[in-house]
Amino acid sequence: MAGHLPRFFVQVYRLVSRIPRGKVVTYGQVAALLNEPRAARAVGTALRYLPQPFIRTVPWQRVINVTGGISFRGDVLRVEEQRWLLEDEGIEFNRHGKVDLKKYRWSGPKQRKNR
DNA sequence: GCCCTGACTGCTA
DNA sequence: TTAGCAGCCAGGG
Repeated sequence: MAGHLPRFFVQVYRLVSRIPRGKVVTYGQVAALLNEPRAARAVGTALRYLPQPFIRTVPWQRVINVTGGISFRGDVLRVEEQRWLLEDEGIEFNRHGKVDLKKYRWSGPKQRKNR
């Protein structure tokens, strides 16, 4: 898969790939699941550098910030695209453009077969 | 190897 | 309840 991507990036992509359709997780949650609770920003970095070919296998749109909002900075088009993709999966946004994490948050892999 | 930037967070005021 | 701000981790120049 990933040719020479940093290990952390690969771990992020692998975990995000497991997020089920219709569910979301936060950057901090992804980091915590990778045993790096302080690496939320690094998770954002990893997704930002998501290789084109991976866009089809890694549901990057299911990763949002801890406030339930979409985090692109200065890229309104991407924000709209992410929202569209999530709504297409059945996820609802409130009038403030936020997702109800209590309702859509994924608990994480319950069984880790391959780490 | 140093410094800046960023798809983040939690704590203060 | 909202607005700031200082840590944190990894890349890029």
